[in-house]
Amino acid sequence: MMATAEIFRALGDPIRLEMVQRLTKGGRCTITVLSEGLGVSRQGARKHLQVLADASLIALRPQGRDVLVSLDPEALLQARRFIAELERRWDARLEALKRLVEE
Amino acid sequence: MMATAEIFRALGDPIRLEMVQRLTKGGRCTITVLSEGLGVSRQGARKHLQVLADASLIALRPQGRDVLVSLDPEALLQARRFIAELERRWDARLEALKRLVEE
DNA sequence: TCAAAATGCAACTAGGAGGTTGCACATGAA
DNA sequence: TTCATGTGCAACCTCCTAGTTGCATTTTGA
Repeated sequence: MMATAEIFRALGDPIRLEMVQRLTKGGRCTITVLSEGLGVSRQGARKHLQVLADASLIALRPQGRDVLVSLDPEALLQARRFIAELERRWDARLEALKRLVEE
Repeated sequence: MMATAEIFRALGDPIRLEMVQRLTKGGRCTITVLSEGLGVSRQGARKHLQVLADASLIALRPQGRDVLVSLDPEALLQARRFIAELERRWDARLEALKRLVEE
């Protein structure tokens, strides 16, 4: 799948969105901590984390008994840029239409 | 589902992403035109359009025999703002960490 | 008027997503 | 050592998604 679509897809779930939000607030933490209070089992949460990792939104780094989860802001940046580019093209189109009408 | 997650989810598919891109380039057009060259049937494409419409990314406006598809940039704006806010919080966290180290 | 075009609706299918549970395994702490 | 903790792996289930096809309906244009 197109990399950008995969990023959006990964963000397109309330649980995963919550996980990303927690990471922007609290920085890195373990899988277990990040999985608490989401309404799903640890294994369920783990699958969501894998989706985020596959989309490069997070990094999973084993450290001893734990696995540290950390945000990778690069994917967020890519998503934001993509949307900004869409908006830019849309605005340009509207401008062109406006000029056409005024002539 | 959280509205923002629904927007991301709608964008999280290569076909739907392509549709949105076409709309930012070409402005409004009919369902049939927008469904061409995507590798799926018209009905398949129609379902994708419904997903985009449910997320308020596009508007479907019947006009005579046709249905005009038009982009709703408000949902794009919402998505972009959401990501920007995540980035802002992430940066703030890094800054706080940095200050902590320097003290 | 009549045919073609654009669309809607419904039924059906295959596959993947999201969820669970159970168990094994490595690691850290008492 | 011993036991609790944090993870991983695998099997399984259910439901939604993405896709199809067939047919009916409305509108346009010749």
